[in-house]
Amino acid sequence: MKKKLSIVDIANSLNISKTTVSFILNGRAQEKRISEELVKRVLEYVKEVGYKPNSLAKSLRTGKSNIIGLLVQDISNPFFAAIARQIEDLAYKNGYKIIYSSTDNDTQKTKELIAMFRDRHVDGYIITPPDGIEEDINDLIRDGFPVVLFDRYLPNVPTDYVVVDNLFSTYNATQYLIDKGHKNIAFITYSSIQTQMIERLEGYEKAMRQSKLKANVTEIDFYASADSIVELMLGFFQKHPEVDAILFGNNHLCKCGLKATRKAGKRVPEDIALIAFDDHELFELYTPAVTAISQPISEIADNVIKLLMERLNNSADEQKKQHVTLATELIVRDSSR
Amino acid sequence: MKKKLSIVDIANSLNISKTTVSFILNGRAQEKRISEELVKRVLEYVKEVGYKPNSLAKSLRTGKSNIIGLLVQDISNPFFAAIARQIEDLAYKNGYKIIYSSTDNDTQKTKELIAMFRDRHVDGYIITPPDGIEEDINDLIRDGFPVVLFDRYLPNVPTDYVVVDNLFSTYNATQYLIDKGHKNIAFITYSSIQTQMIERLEGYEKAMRQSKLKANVTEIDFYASADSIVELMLGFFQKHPEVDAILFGNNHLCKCGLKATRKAGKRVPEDIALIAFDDHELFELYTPAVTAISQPISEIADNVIKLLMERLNNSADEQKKQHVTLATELIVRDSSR
DNA sequence: TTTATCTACTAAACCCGTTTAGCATTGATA
DNA sequence: TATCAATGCTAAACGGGTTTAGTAGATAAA
Repeated sequence: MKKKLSIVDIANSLNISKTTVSFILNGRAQEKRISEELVKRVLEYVKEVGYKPNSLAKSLRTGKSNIIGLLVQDISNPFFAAIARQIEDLAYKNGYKIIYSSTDNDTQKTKELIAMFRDRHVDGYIITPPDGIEEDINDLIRDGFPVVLFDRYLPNVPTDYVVVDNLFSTYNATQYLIDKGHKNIAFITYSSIQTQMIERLEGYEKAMRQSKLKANVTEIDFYASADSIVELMLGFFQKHPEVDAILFGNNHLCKCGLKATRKAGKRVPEDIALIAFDDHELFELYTPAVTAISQPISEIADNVIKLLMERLNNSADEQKKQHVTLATELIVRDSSR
Repeated sequence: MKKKLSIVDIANSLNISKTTVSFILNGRAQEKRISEELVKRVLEYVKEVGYKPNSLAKSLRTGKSNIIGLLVQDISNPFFAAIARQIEDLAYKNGYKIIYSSTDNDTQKTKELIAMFRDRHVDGYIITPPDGIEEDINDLIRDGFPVVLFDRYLPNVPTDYVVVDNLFSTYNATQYLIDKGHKNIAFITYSSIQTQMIERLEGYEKAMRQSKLKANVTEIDFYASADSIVELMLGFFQKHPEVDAILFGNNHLCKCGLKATRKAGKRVPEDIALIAFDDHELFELYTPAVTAISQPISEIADNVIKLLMERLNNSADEQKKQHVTLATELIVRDSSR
């Protein structure tokens, strides 16, 4: 292994001080009145020998790592994978690398991950926060780290976030089902105090209330296995034969719902109409194709990075936090016609 | 922001030298004959004030970053997302963090990413290598970095890798179709010189040859869009009405194949049987459910991490590279009955 | 002629750990 | 009583950059 060159090697080879080399490489030559001739000589030599500054040493001194910590709920969920993918691309374009991890919605794990990220001196944080993490995130903010939340937010945490209009999305989807003549519309969701889930519930309830229909809400434990969710839904069908449409709180629940309707021998949409929150490749290909509330993945990623970059460049007002709410799209397919 | 404590602060508070603190915190107290009483005092104080060593400074001095660079083809592909997820978990359990990125099978991008990882001083690399990256990876190996490849390998690169038995997998799947009485079995794959794709082709050809059946192979450009692949397949159906079964080279091609059969009005499996390489949630839920060659995701991740950890701990024979080949499972579903 | 200012650089401190080399002190051995 | 080893700890160097404070020499202003 050929030994890596250091800035001292460069300085010695050119018989100048390493300070000068550092200034030149950091574009501070003019400011520091280094002659153009020397600047040229140094840059040429550096290029010739392929010298690259040690980024650890740089980080140690400057306190900046050019790394962004990304905490998503679950990288193997296609929705989060797609967003992570976009965020990654955009971050690289802005000269930042990503360290990522999945929280599993596990508060303790998330606490440890945040501690690990701090330890690694990441410059900024992008997080889909689980419950109970308010304090840790407030600590980050208090200590001056840029934090952008997405998918959901924390009411008591003053920071930037990017979410979608969950309330209107489910309101609109429910209203669509009502307009189609459905009367017994159920909402199956996770039992969760996270903002996005609460708003989805509220949107559904609002539409039902406005049409004087009786709401029918089932809340499922977040940590329930897919199999047990299917069982639960089969029981639901038995108990509620009158239900003629279901709105699901997220894509995973809808997937379980598809298995359950199939097992129960229910015809979709003749016996029961279905709508999912979050679109998914599966929903497009499934027979019948499943109507879904589609979130604008690219826009979410764009806005997350934009907000974070503004903070990192200090171009955003320190006090004023930005809250971006994006629209979703109801993609109507066969499961609700 | 409360100032972060440094090792000097700890040493001063306890009126001892920072060397002693360092030895104690790194578990070298016995070796360095630090008295048990002092060890206890230091550990208690450190815990009390919550001191955490600056990992950058540590990395700078020791040359170890405790970061693993993970390069997958595409993190938004469920197969890679699932493996990345497992690798991440296992890496954390071993005290390592992951920096990841998607290569898009793009050689230039991958070169840049490897350079970036080197710059970040990652301790080891896990890579699904694209074509043309042999030299860069050989450089890594020459310079002493542990590198583990997976999903495919590079014949001219002497390093550890974890793959599945691609040849047997497609041989077996093809044989299964032959046993079912199919005579005109097509193989639709990507045009690729990557080992996994070549072996999948060979397995198919071997089975066809053994049964004296005529092979029918279509190679599709890797960068073709989903829509154009569907178009291409529709053309294929027109040109080859005799084909009564298709084996797909990967999950994405099969997804396109499902769209195409549907558009062409072909009944599955009556008109045409289908088998995918890589299982996928969709294949289980699709009507009819799709037969798939399932890769052992957990085992792949386990083995990748195991090999890498052996290298990182120097417990592996420097010269002898390990090649792990895992079995797949043919999950028979309705699409091929 | 003296003082001030500018130009073109540089020495040394600093970031925060780890590691090397070594120094008192005590007890044991010759 | 001199020599040696073990004990318990530490000063200083090091890793590789950035930043602060400053210097020597040339020119301009008073």
